[in-house]
Amino acid sequence: MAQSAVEKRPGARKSSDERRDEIVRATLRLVAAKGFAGVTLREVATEVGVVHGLIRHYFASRDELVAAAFDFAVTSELATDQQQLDGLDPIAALAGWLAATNENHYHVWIDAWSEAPRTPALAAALARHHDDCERILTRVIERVVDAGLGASADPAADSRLLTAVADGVAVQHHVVGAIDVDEANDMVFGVAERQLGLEPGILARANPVPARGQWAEAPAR
Amino acid sequence: MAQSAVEKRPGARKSSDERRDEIVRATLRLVAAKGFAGVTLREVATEVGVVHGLIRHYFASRDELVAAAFDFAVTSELATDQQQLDGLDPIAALAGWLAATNENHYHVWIDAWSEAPRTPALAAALARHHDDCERILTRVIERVVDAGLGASADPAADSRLLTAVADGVAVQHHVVGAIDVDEANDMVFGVAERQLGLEPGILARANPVPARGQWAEAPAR
DNA sequence: TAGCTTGTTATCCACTTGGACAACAACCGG
DNA sequence: CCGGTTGTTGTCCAAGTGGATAACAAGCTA
Repeated sequence: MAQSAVEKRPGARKSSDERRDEIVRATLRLVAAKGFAGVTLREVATEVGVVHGLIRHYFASRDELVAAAFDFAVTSELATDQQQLDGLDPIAALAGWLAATNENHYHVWIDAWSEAPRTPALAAALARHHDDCERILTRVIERVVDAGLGASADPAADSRLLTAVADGVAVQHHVVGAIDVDEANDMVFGVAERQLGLEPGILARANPVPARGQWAEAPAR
Repeated sequence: MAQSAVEKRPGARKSSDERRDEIVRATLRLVAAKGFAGVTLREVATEVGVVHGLIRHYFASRDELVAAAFDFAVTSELATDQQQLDGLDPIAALAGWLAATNENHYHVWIDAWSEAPRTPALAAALARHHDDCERILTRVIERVVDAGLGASADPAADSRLLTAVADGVAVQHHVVGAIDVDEANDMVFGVAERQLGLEPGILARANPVPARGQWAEAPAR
């Protein structure tokens, strides 16, 4: 009669919020692996360990589920990131923000780019997130300038530029496999140092821990 | 009895090569609109104006069709580009290569990035294409250096860097909509000029015509 | 013109998908 | 302990998918 600590008896219930969160996280995991268009209600259900009808109980439609998953990714990313950066000196913050992130993280983003033109809700969320990221990076650049460590004629424009470089480098690293993680960081750091007039090599020496994408567990290996 | 110039009578046949090409181009058009995973044999058939069984007559499977479509995009892109660049002076060639391309072109590429991790054949084609692009741009950079107009310690590395910048900027322009086409070009040209020690503004003044993506018709508007 | 090749059509099939729904069972307030 | 709320299941459905196949018809060659 002794049942295992992890109860499996039929009918065992979880609180609404708990289950919702579980479903969203599972969805996001599958999105990273199969893309927004590739996730299936049944796959999500299997991943969570429930019947696919239950997903419908929490989300009125597949679209709503996917939107919730992306929203979760965006929100939780910015929440942790902002907090993390505030505790660092400007150079470490800049290096952390620009450092290459893990694979799952970027797979979700690249998939979002690919899906956005067909999914207005996703495009809107993406644009919002992009603005938030630009704001955060702009603030970091301003801190660097204020500390007298570098210069920027237009911090917001430099923020957009560095974001573009980081994204493009991430594609070459994660998707094409043309460069490894060290080269990726070198490229981004190099542009940032030249653009902001920083001492060459200062960003790499900051020995950065990636500040973005903490919600995505490291890839399976 | 007079039939229109464009024959529509049942059973009218096209040559094998002609039809194949027609199908591949239609597929590519749909890929730009719906992504690699989103194209359906029936949609392709409708776009071409035939029955979906006919697609199977030319391509053994959906995967084979999609692979052929991507292969066509890659091949025809490089064929026209290489030719076009050889006729230009180094600065114009560099500017043309880096200039923002049309939307359809980049949608296909972004979709390929998103699909590559799940589709080995696509990943391989993408990597090959990336190498070819790197080689072409490297050669252009070398021509710039040889002409005494700029400097590069490592033309191949600079080629990878500029490719990354162009890709990242394209995402911000086409997907996020955060910048317009002029800003996009300014950002890429600016990095290129600084990286290669060119006279500032020389690339924009080259009044470049985009050298890439000629296979994709301009977006519908 | 006869006959073969092959481009083309029209159906059929097994399967998966998102969604709907009724029955069940755990929890909670009375 | 009772009754309603709600998390959960199992099952059904229509629509759409990729693929298979047989019949048809256009064009070529003999």
